[in-house]
Amino acid sequence: MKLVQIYQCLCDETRLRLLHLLLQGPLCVCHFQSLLGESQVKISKHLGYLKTRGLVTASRSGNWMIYALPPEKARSAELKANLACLQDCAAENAVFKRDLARLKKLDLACAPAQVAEVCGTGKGKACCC
Amino acid sequence: MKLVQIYQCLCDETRLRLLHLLLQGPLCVCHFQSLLGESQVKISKHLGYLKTRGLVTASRSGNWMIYALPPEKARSAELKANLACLQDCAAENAVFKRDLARLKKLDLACAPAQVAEVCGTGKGKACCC
DNA sequence: GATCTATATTCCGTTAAAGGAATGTAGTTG
DNA sequence: CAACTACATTCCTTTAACGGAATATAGATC
Repeated sequence: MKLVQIYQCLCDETRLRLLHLLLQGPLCVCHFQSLLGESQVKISKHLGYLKTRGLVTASRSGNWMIYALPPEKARSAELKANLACLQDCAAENAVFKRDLARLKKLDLACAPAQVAEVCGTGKGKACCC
Repeated sequence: MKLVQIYQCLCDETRLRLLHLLLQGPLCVCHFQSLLGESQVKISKHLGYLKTRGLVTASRSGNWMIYALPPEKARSAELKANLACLQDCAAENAVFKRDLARLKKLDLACAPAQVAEVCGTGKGKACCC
Protein backbone atom coordinates (compact mmCIF):
# COMPACT_ATOMS: atom_id res chain seq x y z
CA MET A 1 0.00 0.00 0.00
CA LYS A 2 1.29 3.39 -0.98
CA LEU A 3 1.80 6.11 1.54
CA VAL A 4 -0.61 8.44 -0.17
CA GLN A 5 -3.36 5.84 0.17
CA ILE A 6 -2.86 5.79 3.90
CA TYR A 7 -3.33 9.54 3.98
CA GLN A 8 -6.41 9.23 1.81
CA CYS A 9 -7.85 6.97 4.48
CA LEU A 10 -6.95 9.47 7.17
CA CYS A 11 -8.34 12.55 5.49
CA ASP A 12 -11.91 12.20 6.74
CA GLU A 13 -12.86 12.98 10.31
CA THR A 14 -15.19 10.01 10.71
CA ARG A 15 -12.50 7.63 9.53
CA LEU A 16 -10.00 9.21 11.88
CA ARG A 17 -12.34 8.61 14.78
CA LEU A 18 -12.96 5.02 13.72
CA LEU A 19 -9.27 4.26 13.43
CA HIS A 20 -8.51 5.99 16.67
CA LEU A 21 -11.02 3.83 18.49
CA LEU A 22 -9.68 0.72 16.80
CA LEU A 23 -6.27 1.49 18.25
CA GLN A 24 -7.84 0.40 21.54
CA GLY A 25 -9.06 -2.89 20.14
CA PRO A 26 -11.70 -4.48 17.89
CA LEU A 27 -15.22 -3.10 17.81
CA CYS A 28 -18.51 -3.88 16.15
CA VAL A 29 -20.49 -1.53 13.97
CA CYS A 30 -23.24 -0.93 16.50
CA HIS A 31 -20.69 0.28 19.02
CA PHE A 32 -19.19 2.69 16.50
CA GLN A 33 -22.65 4.05 15.88
CA SER A 34 -23.32 4.79 19.51
CA LEU A 35 -19.78 5.99 20.23
CA LEU A 36 -19.63 8.42 17.34
CA GLY A 37 -23.32 9.27 17.24
CA GLU A 38 -23.38 8.87 13.49
CA SER A 39 -25.80 7.07 11.21
CA GLN A 40 -25.49 3.41 10.39
CA VAL A 41 -24.92 4.11 6.70
CA LYS A 42 -22.18 6.58 7.38
CA ILE A 43 -20.32 4.27 9.72
CA SER A 44 -20.75 1.26 7.50
CA LYS A 45 -19.57 3.05 4.40
CA HIS A 46 -16.46 4.43 6.02
CA LEU A 47 -15.62 1.02 7.45
CA GLY A 48 -16.10 -0.39 3.98
CA TYR A 49 -13.80 2.26 2.59
CA LEU A 50 -11.10 1.36 5.09
CA LYS A 51 -11.59 -2.37 4.55
CA THR A 52 -11.28 -2.08 0.77
CA ARG A 53 -7.95 -0.35 1.24
CA GLY A 54 -6.68 -2.84 3.78
CA LEU A 55 -6.60 -0.57 6.79
CA VAL A 56 -9.06 -2.65 8.74
CA THR A 57 -10.18 -6.25 8.77
CA ALA A 58 -13.71 -7.51 9.32
CA SER A 59 -15.03 -10.76 10.72
CA ARG A 60 -18.52 -11.89 11.43
CA SER A 61 -19.58 -13.00 14.87
CA GLY A 62 -23.22 -13.99 14.80
CA ASN A 63 -25.15 -10.97 13.71
CA TRP A 64 -22.26 -8.65 14.42
CA MET A 65 -19.41 -7.58 12.26
CA ILE A 66 -16.25 -7.07 14.25
CA TYR A 67 -13.77 -4.61 12.79
CA ALA A 68 -10.15 -4.46 13.79
CA LEU A 69 -6.83 -3.07 12.67
CA PRO A 70 -4.72 -5.58 10.79
CA PRO A 71 -2.48 -7.67 13.08
CA GLU A 72 0.73 -5.85 13.95
CA LYS A 73 2.85 -8.14 11.83
CA ALA A 74 0.77 -7.30 8.80
CA ARG A 75 1.19 -3.55 9.20
CA SER A 76 3.64 -1.79 6.95
CA ALA A 77 6.20 0.54 8.44
CA GLU A 78 4.26 3.47 7.00
CA LEU A 79 1.05 2.32 8.58
CA LYS A 80 2.66 1.75 11.94
CA ALA A 81 4.25 5.18 11.86
CA ASN A 82 1.01 6.89 10.94
CA LEU A 83 -1.07 5.03 13.48
CA ALA A 84 1.40 5.99 16.17
CA CYS A 85 1.30 9.57 14.95
CA LEU A 86 -2.48 9.56 15.01
CA GLN A 87 -2.52 8.27 18.55
CA ASP A 88 -0.14 11.00 19.65
CA CYS A 89 -2.15 13.72 17.97
CA ALA A 90 -5.43 12.39 19.27
CA ALA A 91 -4.21 12.48 22.84
CA GLU A 92 -4.61 16.26 22.92
CA ASN A 93 -7.79 16.54 20.92
CA ALA A 94 -11.21 17.05 22.48
CA VAL A 95 -13.21 14.94 20.03
CA PHE A 96 -10.88 11.98 20.22
CA LYS A 97 -10.69 12.19 23.98
CA ARG A 98 -14.46 12.19 24.22
CA ASP A 99 -14.66 9.13 21.99
CA LEU A 100 -12.15 7.40 24.19
CA ALA A 101 -14.02 8.31 27.35
CA ARG A 102 -17.19 6.84 25.90
CA LEU A 103 -15.35 3.71 24.96
CA LYS A 104 -14.18 3.24 28.53
CA LYS A 105 -17.73 3.64 29.73
CA LEU A 106 -18.84 1.09 27.19
CA ASP A 107 -16.23 -1.38 28.35
CA LEU A 108 -17.54 -1.05 31.87
CA ALA A 109 -21.12 -1.27 30.77
CA CYS A 110 -20.49 -4.40 28.80
CA ALA A 111 -20.81 -6.34 31.96
CA PRO A 112 -23.95 -8.40 31.19
CA ALA A 113 -26.34 -6.43 33.35
CA GLN A 114 -25.96 -3.22 31.40
CA VAL A 115 -25.68 -4.64 27.93
CA ALA A 116 -29.26 -3.99 26.95
CA GLU A 117 -29.10 -0.36 27.90
CA VAL A 118 -25.85 0.27 26.10
CA CYS A 119 -26.81 -1.46 22.93
CA GLY A 120 -30.29 -0.05 22.87
CA THR A 121 -31.98 -3.38 22.35
CA GLY A 122 -34.11 -2.80 25.36
CA LYS A 123 -34.62 -6.50 25.73
CA GLY A 124 -31.62 -7.54 27.69
CA LYS A 125 -30.29 -9.47 24.74
CA ALA A 126 -26.73 -10.46 24.33
CA CYS A 127 -24.50 -8.07 22.43
CA CYS A 128 -21.24 -8.39 20.63
CA CYS A 129 -19.34 -7.31 23.69
CA MET B 1 -5.71 23.93 12.13
CA LYS B 2 -7.52 20.66 12.61
CA LEU B 3 -5.76 17.35 12.28
CA VAL B 4 -8.01 16.20 9.48
CA GLN B 5 -7.02 19.24 7.44
CA ILE B 6 -3.40 18.25 7.70
CA TYR B 7 -4.26 14.85 6.35
CA GLN B 8 -6.26 16.44 3.56
CA CYS B 9 -3.12 18.26 2.54
CA LEU B 10 -1.16 15.04 2.64
CA CYS B 11 -3.54 12.91 0.64
CA ASP B 12 -2.24 13.82 -2.80
CA GLU B 13 1.02 12.46 -4.13
CA THR B 14 2.16 15.72 -5.69
CA ARG B 15 1.63 17.57 -2.43
CA LEU B 16 3.47 14.88 -0.52
CA ARG B 17 6.44 15.31 -2.82
CA LEU B 18 6.32 19.08 -2.48
CA LEU B 19 6.23 18.95 1.29
CA HIS B 20 8.91 16.34 1.43
CA LEU B 21 11.24 18.53 -0.60
CA LEU B 22 10.37 21.52 1.55
CA LEU B 23 11.58 19.60 4.58
CA GLN B 24 15.04 20.21 3.14
CA GLY B 25 14.50 23.95 2.83
CA PRO B 26 12.75 26.66 0.79
CA LEU B 27 12.33 26.24 -2.94
CA CYS B 28 10.94 28.20 -5.84
CA VAL B 29 8.25 27.02 -8.21
CA CYS B 30 10.57 26.53 -11.17
CA HIS B 31 12.67 24.13 -9.15
CA PHE B 32 9.65 22.14 -8.14
CA GLN B 33 8.71 21.89 -11.77
CA SER B 34 12.02 20.46 -12.81
CA LEU B 35 12.41 18.28 -9.73
CA LEU B 36 9.00 16.67 -10.01
CA GLY B 37 8.71 16.84 -13.76
CA GLU B 38 5.17 18.15 -13.50
CA SER B 39 3.42 21.00 -15.26
CA GLN B 40 3.55 24.56 -14.02
CA VAL B 41 -0.19 24.66 -13.43
CA LYS B 42 -0.16 21.50 -11.42
CA ILE B 43 2.69 22.61 -9.20
CA SER B 44 1.30 26.08 -8.74
CA LYS B 45 -2.15 24.88 -7.86
CA HIS B 46 -0.96 22.41 -5.29
CA LEU B 47 1.28 25.02 -3.71
CA GLY B 48 -1.71 27.32 -3.64
CA TYR B 49 -3.75 24.62 -1.97
CA LEU B 50 -1.10 24.19 0.72
CA LYS B 51 -0.70 27.91 1.18
CA THR B 52 -4.42 28.48 1.63
CA ARG B 53 -4.41 25.92 4.41
CA GLY B 54 -1.34 27.31 6.10
CA LEU B 55 1.01 24.43 5.46
CA VAL B 56 3.43 26.52 3.46
CA THR B 57 4.37 30.16 3.24
CA ALA B 58 5.25 32.07 0.10
CA SER B 59 7.43 35.10 -0.47
CA ARG B 60 8.43 36.84 -3.63
CA SER B 61 12.03 37.29 -4.62
CA GLY B 62 12.21 39.13 -7.90
CA ASN B 63 10.41 37.05 -10.43
CA TRP B 64 10.48 34.00 -8.26
CA MET B 65 8.12 32.81 -5.60
CA ILE B 66 9.89 31.07 -2.77
CA TYR B 67 7.86 28.52 -0.87
CA ALA B 68 8.78 27.23 2.54
CA LEU B 69 7.33 25.39 5.48
CA PRO B 70 6.14 27.68 8.26
CA PRO B 71 8.86 28.50 10.79
CA GLU B 72 9.24 25.80 13.42
CA LYS B 73 7.75 27.94 16.14
CA ALA B 74 4.62 28.40 14.10
CA ARG B 75 4.05 24.68 13.57
CA SER B 76 1.42 22.97 15.66
CA ALA B 77 2.27 19.78 17.49
CA GLU B 78 0.16 17.87 14.99
CA LEU B 79 1.98 19.37 12.04
CA LYS B 80 5.37 18.67 13.54
CA ALA B 81 4.43 15.09 14.25
CA ASN B 82 3.11 14.52 10.77
CA LEU B 83 6.04 16.16 9.03
CA ALA B 84 8.41 13.99 11.04
CA CYS B 85 6.32 10.96 10.14
CA LEU B 86 6.39 11.90 6.48
CA GLN B 87 10.14 12.25 6.55
CA ASP B 88 10.50 8.83 8.12
CA CYS B 89 8.20 7.19 5.62
CA ALA B 90 9.80 8.94 2.66
CA ALA B 91 13.23 7.67 3.61
CA GLU B 92 12.35 4.22 2.31
CA ASN B 93 10.37 5.23 -0.72
CA ALA B 94 11.75 5.24 -4.25
CA VAL B 95 9.91 8.31 -5.53
CA PHE B 96 10.83 10.45 -2.55
CA LYS B 97 14.41 9.29 -2.65
CA ARG B 98 14.68 10.18 -6.31
CA ASP B 99 13.29 13.64 -5.62
CA LEU B 100 15.83 14.08 -2.90
CA ALA B 101 18.70 12.94 -5.11
CA ARG B 102 17.68 15.46 -7.74
CA LEU B 103 17.54 18.15 -5.13
CA LYS B 104 21.12 17.42 -4.07
CA LYS B 105 22.20 17.67 -7.66
CA LEU B 106 20.37 20.94 -7.97
CA ASP B 107 22.06 22.32 -4.89
CA LEU B 108 25.42 21.52 -6.40
CA ALA B 109 24.44 22.89 -9.76
CA CYS B 110 23.28 26.13 -8.24
CA ALA B 111 26.82 27.30 -8.16
CA PRO B 112 26.63 30.25 -10.59
CA ALA B 113 28.30 28.49 -13.50
CA GLN B 114 25.62 25.87 -13.90
CA VAL B 115 22.60 27.95 -13.10
CA ALA B 116 21.60 28.54 -16.66
CA GLU B 117 21.64 24.88 -17.52
CA VAL B 118 19.67 23.86 -14.48
CA CYS B 119 17.03 26.50 -14.82
CA GLY B 120 16.72 26.10 -18.53
CA THR B 121 17.02 29.79 -19.25
CA GLY B 122 19.84 29.07 -21.64
CA LYS B 123 21.09 32.58 -21.21
CA GLY B 124 23.20 32.32 -18.12
CA LYS B 125 20.77 34.46 -16.20
CA ALA B 126 20.60 34.52 -12.49
CA CYS B 127 18.11 32.17 -10.89
CA CYS B 128 16.39 32.02 -7.56
CA CYS B 129 19.05 29.75 -6.17
C1' DG C 1 7.55 51.46 -22.36
C1' DA C 2 7.72 47.07 -24.85
C1' DT C 3 9.01 42.63 -23.94
C1' DC C 4 10.15 38.71 -21.29
C1' DT C 5 9.97 35.56 -17.27
C1' DA C 6 7.97 33.30 -13.52
C1' DT C 7 3.91 32.42 -11.54
C1' DA C 8 -1.19 32.72 -10.61
C1' DT C 9 -5.88 32.47 -12.05
C1' DT C 10 -9.91 31.43 -14.75
C1' DC C 11 -12.63 28.37 -17.36
C1' DC C 12 -13.79 23.89 -18.28
C1' DG C 13 -14.61 18.89 -18.16
C1' DT C 14 -13.90 14.65 -15.59
C1' DT C 15 -13.84 12.01 -11.60
C1' DA C 16 -14.36 10.80 -6.84
C1' DA C 17 -16.07 11.46 -2.33
C1' DA C 18 -19.75 12.13 0.97
C1' DG C 19 -24.11 11.13 2.93
C1' DG C 20 -29.17 10.24 3.08
C1' DA C 21 -33.27 7.18 1.82
C1' DA C 22 -34.58 3.02 0.57
C1' DT C 23 -33.73 -1.67 -0.02
C1' DG C 24 -31.19 -6.06 0.22
C1' DT C 25 -29.00 -9.80 2.95
C1' DA C 26 -26.93 -12.99 6.32
C1' DG C 27 -27.65 -14.83 10.39
C1' DT C 28 -30.60 -15.38 14.69
C1' DT C 29 -34.66 -16.19 17.38
C1' DG C 30 -39.16 -17.60 18.47
C1' DC D 1 -40.68 -20.45 8.42
C1' DA D 2 -41.78 -15.79 9.95
C1' DA D 3 -40.06 -12.07 12.15
C1' DC D 4 -36.17 -9.65 13.77
C1' DT D 5 -31.33 -7.78 14.11
C1' DA D 6 -27.15 -6.02 12.41
C1' DC D 7 -25.13 -4.60 8.63
C1' DA D 8 -24.22 -3.79 3.51
C1' DT D 9 -25.50 -2.02 -0.89
C1' DT D 10 -27.81 0.66 -4.36
C1' DC D 11 -29.53 4.87 -6.06
C1' DC D 12 -29.35 9.57 -5.95
C1' DT D 13 -27.77 14.40 -5.30
C1' DT D 14 -24.35 17.58 -3.92
C1' DT D 15 -19.84 19.03 -3.52
C1' DA D 16 -14.92 19.12 -4.01
C1' DA D 17 -10.70 17.79 -6.14
C1' DC D 18 -7.82 17.32 -10.10
C1' DG D 19 -5.61 18.87 -14.19
C1' DG D 20 -5.17 20.92 -18.80
C1' DA D 21 -5.59 25.10 -21.98
C1' DA D 22 -5.76 29.63 -22.16
C1' DT D 23 -5.16 33.97 -20.12
C1' DA D 24 -3.75 37.37 -16.63
C1' DT D 25 -0.32 39.62 -13.67
C1' DA D 26 3.86 41.26 -11.23
C1' DG D 27 8.27 42.28 -11.60
C1' DA D 28 12.73 42.40 -14.40
C1' DT D 29 15.19 43.60 -18.51
C1' DC D 30 16.38 45.85 -22.67
